[in-house]
Amino acid sequence: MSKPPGAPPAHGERTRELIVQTALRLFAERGYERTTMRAIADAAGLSVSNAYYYFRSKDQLVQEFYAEIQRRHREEAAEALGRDGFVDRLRGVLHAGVTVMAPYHDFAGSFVGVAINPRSGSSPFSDESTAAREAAIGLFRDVVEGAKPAVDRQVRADLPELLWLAYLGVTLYWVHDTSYEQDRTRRLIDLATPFVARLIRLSRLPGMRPITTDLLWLVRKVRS
Amino acid sequence: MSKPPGAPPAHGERTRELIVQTALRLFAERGYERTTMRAIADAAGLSVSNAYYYFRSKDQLVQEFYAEIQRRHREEAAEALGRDGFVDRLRGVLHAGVTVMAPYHDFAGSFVGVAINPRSGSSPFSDESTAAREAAIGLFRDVVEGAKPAVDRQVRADLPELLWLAYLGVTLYWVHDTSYEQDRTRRLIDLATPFVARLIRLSRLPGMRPITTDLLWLVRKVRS
DNA sequence: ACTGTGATTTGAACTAGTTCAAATCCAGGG
DNA sequence: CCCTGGATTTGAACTAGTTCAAATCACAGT
Repeated sequence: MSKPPGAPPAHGERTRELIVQTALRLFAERGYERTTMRAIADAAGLSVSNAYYYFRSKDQLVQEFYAEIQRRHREEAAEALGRDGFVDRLRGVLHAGVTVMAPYHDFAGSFVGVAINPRSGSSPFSDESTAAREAAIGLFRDVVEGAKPAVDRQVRADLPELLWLAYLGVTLYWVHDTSYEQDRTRRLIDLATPFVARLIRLSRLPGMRPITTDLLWLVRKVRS
Repeated sequence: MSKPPGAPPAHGERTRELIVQTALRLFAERGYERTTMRAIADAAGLSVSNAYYYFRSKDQLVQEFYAEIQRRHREEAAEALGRDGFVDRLRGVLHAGVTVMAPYHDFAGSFVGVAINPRSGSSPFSDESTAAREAAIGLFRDVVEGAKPAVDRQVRADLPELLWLAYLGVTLYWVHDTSYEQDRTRRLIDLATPFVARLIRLSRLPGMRPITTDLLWLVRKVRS
């Protein structure tokens, strides 16, 4: 799959990286649509068709973008994952996500439009992005597993994936959020996080058990 | 805004309608991407630039598509809205939506991709589609208002919008549903509908009141 | 140094959405 | 009938993503 770590990167590898970095910079500077493949190639100092030698399409550059964001998200979330309480951890991770995406807000809509398409390969549900998806869900697994006091065992297994789905929802909300510096999304996170925690706690109450069980059953049933 | 009803449609009006019908037919036949503006113009017997005289962009044809689907949805939902129970009404309306969208499933992803983009104007949240959105929410208002026994007053006001959001969620699920004839989406509807009803009923229990209130408060707060 | 081979690189061409300035059409007023 | 102004219609051109066949390069083996 990859070279022994520490080996100097092959020429092709460096060119590839150069293209990604150039693309990301231009995306942030002028947005997605207005960054043409020709502009990327020019800025990177090579020909358009050469860029296409490394990336099948412009969409695939978007996938690289996701991968990069993902890396930064984990980095930015590290601090929050050092805390104890479930709510603090979840809130921190969600805010970290919004923070790393912030520079791209103006045109993130184009990305989401690409990503939502089931055929696009950069869809978070597609086979191609299995790795990225696992990584993202892993982040929320960390949120759940590391919480003290521990999260109810009944929901622990399914919670990471549900939280990841919720995070996709937050992203969708964020994309449409036109408030100053996306403050509304920040507020949504602050308000919804303790609410989620409360629901989880509630699910333990005797009267709620059957409902929780049913919901989890529904989730599992519907997942495949 | 419009002519007196019954007046014979102007020439421009007929041309416009011809383009929409042709486009919809080709969309269903070959999908969105593979239906070129040139093909639409050819099939309708006019020049490409003439089509652009009536529609600012290909995206705008997608908006016409939504409007048409919306009309058919209401038509298809009529029967379900003749029933009494809330669950039956809601389930019927959701199934009706899936039914009218079915012929377009293979390439609906492209449409959703266009629609999810906040700038695109065909986003369900955009100003341009206020009318369509109101109509869609209206459908769910009918679901709620006409139910017997009546839905709890506490949630009645906000429920239509929430159900519409849930419907968008179902649509998203449907778009990604690769099961035969989208059976999984059908199942999701069948399973989730009574669950929603149960939650609403639960919200009346004394212990739940504060949570319900909080949730509705959150919804209102976050909406603007 | 020389050559064959696979990895890179490139210019030119193709496709499809979009724009534009120049016709063309058409109805109402003279 | 002719003229005029607005509504339609059009061919040609522009842009941007993508493809392709033909160089060019780099290096392993001779």
